[in-house]
Amino acid sequence: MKPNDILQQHEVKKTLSRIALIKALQTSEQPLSENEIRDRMLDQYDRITFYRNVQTLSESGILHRIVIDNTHVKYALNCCEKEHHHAIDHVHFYCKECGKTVCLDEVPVQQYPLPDGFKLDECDVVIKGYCKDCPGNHNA
Amino acid sequence: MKPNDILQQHEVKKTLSRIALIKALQTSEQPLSENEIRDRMLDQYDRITFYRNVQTLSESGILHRIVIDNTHVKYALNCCEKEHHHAIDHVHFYCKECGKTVCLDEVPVQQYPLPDGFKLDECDVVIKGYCKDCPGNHNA
DNA sequence: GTAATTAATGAAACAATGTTTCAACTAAAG
DNA sequence: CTTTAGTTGAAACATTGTTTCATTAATTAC
Repeated sequence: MKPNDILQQHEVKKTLSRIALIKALQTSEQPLSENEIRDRMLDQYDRITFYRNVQTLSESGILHRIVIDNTHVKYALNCCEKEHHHAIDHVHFYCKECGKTVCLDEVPVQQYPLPDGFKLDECDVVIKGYCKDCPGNHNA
Repeated sequence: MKPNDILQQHEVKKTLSRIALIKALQTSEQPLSENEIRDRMLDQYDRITFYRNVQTLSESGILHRIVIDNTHVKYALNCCEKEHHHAIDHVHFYCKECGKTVCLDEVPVQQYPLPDGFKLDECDVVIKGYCKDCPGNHNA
């Protein structure tokens, strides 16, 4: 799907930086870090605009943030019209060696029981380990 | 259990700042943020030492870090001799209104299936919502 | 297509969280 | 009580993210 159409469909302004951001994410199968996005946006990249667009576009359901831990955050387009504003709907895998992050779309999140009176809003599941290409796989 | 004994049992040096850190965490039923710990440590608190002790004491299995998101991190003593170096073994609940964090020790974490060749190391589950004391509970 | 309106941009400055280096110090062991 | 090895705290830095404000670009009306 073209960046232009995505933006129009979600009723946010079509600006050059947003189109460049979406294009950058479309060049990858996997979620990308800010640095990886910056490298793909070249001179279209501005840090402040990036953060603002991440906020706007995630609120409108175009992309979502994946918090691996307090120092690693990834960004990914919402696949296939599923409008997950946060990373509610699927499990994420993070390779501790190469940093590759995978959305495990097909894996449903368990319904965890909460104490009485508590209300669920979202549930983030991050699995950390080693992907099949990484040697860390053989060490432990 | 006394801070001194905890440190001895895990074979790390008994220093004033470590004892103060453990004492601070023992004053609370729930995991605490750095600021909450600082307030409890008073003049025994030093930022750099704090971060170093968090690292040392979590490696030795005395406490663990709970990453709520990229801007909210909590710290908690490992309860009952369970030596979870990371927050592997239990689910955490975070109240989006008051920030209260609860370790749901009794809740087992589902074994999520991974793609072929991928290896699990840890699985972090953070449930966000509203605790029973918070009005956000009634808004949504 | 042009003017008016509204929202987005980018610069500067800031805030929070965490790390590194290095000299001074303290805990544990002999 | 002395030695040794690990710990501390100061200074400086790195990363991620936010706020304000003037400028600029995108949409709407004409």
